[in-house]
Amino acid sequence: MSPGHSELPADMPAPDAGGCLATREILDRIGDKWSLYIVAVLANGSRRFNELKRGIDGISQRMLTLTLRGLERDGLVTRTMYPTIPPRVDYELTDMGRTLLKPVMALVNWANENQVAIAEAHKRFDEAPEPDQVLVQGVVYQRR
Amino acid sequence: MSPGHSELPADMPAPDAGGCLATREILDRIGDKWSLYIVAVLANGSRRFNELKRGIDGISQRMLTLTLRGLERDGLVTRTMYPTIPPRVDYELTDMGRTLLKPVMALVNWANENQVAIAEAHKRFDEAPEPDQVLVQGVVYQRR
DNA sequence: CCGAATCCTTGTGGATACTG
DNA sequence: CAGTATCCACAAGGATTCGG
Repeated sequence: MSPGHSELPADMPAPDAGGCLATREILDRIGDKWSLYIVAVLANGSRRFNELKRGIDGISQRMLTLTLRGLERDGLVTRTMYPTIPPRVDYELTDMGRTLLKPVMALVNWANENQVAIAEAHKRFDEAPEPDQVLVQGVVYQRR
Repeated sequence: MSPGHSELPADMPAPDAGGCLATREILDRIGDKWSLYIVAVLANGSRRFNELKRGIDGISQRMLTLTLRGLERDGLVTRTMYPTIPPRVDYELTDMGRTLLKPVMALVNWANENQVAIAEAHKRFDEAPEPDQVLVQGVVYQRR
């Protein structure tokens, strides 16, 4: 059908290979519960701590702090602190943080485009405990 | 439907919005520990269970089974069972599964391109516990 | 060969209370 | 306002054993 050419998927040979570790790290970050929401909000410009908190429904103070620290550590977000009273801290995407937006949005768009297909696949899978049948050299076998 | 221009980060307003749920699902899948390795191996063509197990370093039988079930349920992978003796089961990417490769590879490439920058950011962050100083309207404040 | 079932350890994240 | 600190619940995942 389709193997032949297309893009080489020869990346990620094993969990301990070269660029694989970096991939795992960024995947863990974008795969975690809050990072992408934060990045999405910050994509619109710099925000204060409580602006983020209000803008991201359901996030706790703790997780907002932790996730922001992680993003800052990765160099995706800058933290600017103003020791005024009351204190004020601004968070902003770095240039690198902004470049992450493109590949991430490609994935988000994929998810949107395929969400019906996925939902249908779920339905099919969940409603088919029985019809697990199989075809071997032209002969149909039924599972027992 | 989907936003025409991909640069707009106006997606993902809140964890409970429309296409957001689908996004979260697929993100959880690609963010989990093994799915992408499996997809990467299957990108080269159909594989048997133990071929996958041998090809993915460190995966347990349990997690291979569970992750394959998840991918199958999402409609990303097909499972073909041959009730021979010994039994044989082949796994293969679906067409939808193959379309996922492109956006995922974009992300993998981003990770590879930025891995040094991220490592440097880590170094900077981890080695700077003290110099926490701040600039307010042209004036530098030192933390105490 | 392919997997289900069980046990157990660990990490992630929520709730709450407290500080400067 | 912008965090820490603590406690706790739950789910992910590893190891092992059993079964068709």
